[in-house]
Amino acid sequence: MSQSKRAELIRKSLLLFYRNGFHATGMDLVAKETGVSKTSIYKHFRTKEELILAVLRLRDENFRNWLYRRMEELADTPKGQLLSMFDALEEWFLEDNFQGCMFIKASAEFQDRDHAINAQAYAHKLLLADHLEELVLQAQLPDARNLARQLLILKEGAIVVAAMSHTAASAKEAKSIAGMLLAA
Amino acid sequence: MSQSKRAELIRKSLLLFYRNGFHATGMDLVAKETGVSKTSIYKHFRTKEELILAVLRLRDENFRNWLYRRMEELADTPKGQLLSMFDALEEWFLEDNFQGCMFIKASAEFQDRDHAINAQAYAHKLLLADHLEELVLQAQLPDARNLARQLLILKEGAIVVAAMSHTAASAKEAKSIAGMLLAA
DNA sequence: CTCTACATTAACTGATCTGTTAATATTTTA
DNA sequence: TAAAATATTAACAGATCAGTTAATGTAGAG
Repeated sequence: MSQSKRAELIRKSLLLFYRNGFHATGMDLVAKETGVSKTSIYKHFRTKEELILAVLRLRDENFRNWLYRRMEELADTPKGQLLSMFDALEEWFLEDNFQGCMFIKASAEFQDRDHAINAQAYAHKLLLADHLEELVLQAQLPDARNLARQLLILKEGAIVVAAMSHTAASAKEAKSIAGMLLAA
Repeated sequence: MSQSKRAELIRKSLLLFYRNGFHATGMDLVAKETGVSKTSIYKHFRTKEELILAVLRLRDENFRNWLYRRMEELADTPKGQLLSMFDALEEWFLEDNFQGCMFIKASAEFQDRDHAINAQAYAHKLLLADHLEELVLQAQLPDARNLARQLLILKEGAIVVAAMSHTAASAKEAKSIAGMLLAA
């Protein structure tokens, strides 16, 4: 399988898992929708779990790249970028195919903390927290670690509420809290 | 089936779904673990979905009752009760069997907004938001609706971070934000 | 005690699950 | 062009999925 076909398989699998859930999406459907035969899929991924892990790796890369870039585009100071994270989130919430955070959902479906999928989902959140902490440090705000964690709580809360309410209002509501936090 | 056996069935099913997830928990396992034959289960619940809905009704009742009572026990002013919600959450996070919010997980596994399970999960969050708004009003704080939604965002964010990180720290982190919100 | 109503067991649908096997293309390389 | 490596199809495991059927057991009421 060529590199590009493999990438396409992962990309299309991502959409299926994101839309339908992990357990609810069978490998027969993956084969049918990606156009790659099940035999070929299992030649490159030993198990469904390995395919899911590859999907999560792609999602992690895509999402963080997009978010970090968007934050930089929307503001040019570290503090401004932290605030504009919520503007970027709002754009995401307003997308037609917004279905919540794939990592929260992966963690919800694979709850065993020893499970590779659970661990990888959490790793994504740790990378986000690290990035936020770095920006907080650049903004020369006190208590960087704690502040970064608080911003992460706001982000996750806004995502969950947006996904469950099918509205984007939580982005602005979280942003105004973040404004208070960063002003202090 | 007696009323008590039916309640026991729902109670035990709740634990199974909470621990293993909805799709990942088969009805054969439910029958085995509850000690109620599959035939009997299907005499009282036409589908697995109806059983899940009954489980979510129980969870909604149990969880909100517990949370509201605990908030009242921990503080005697409306503002104090809003703050102590996060102390109650911390107690929950520290329980051995804490596995995140069942409604967030139900919403994640049944994403279709027209699905009864998704609607019921969201209804739980609306009831919580209403209760928070009422307390905010009693505390005579301005912008009650908006403030209640912000507190809900903090609550959901704290739960997600606690579940994914397997720690309870997010409770205090969220509480300190809530303290700022309510002081303003 | 007998009839009735309900509960239970266990086997059984037919579909779907993850993953495999064997034979048949198709492509890549020499 | 010939040989080697890879991809495909399609059928097949064996398990499990939600849900049903039919026969058996067991209770309470008359």
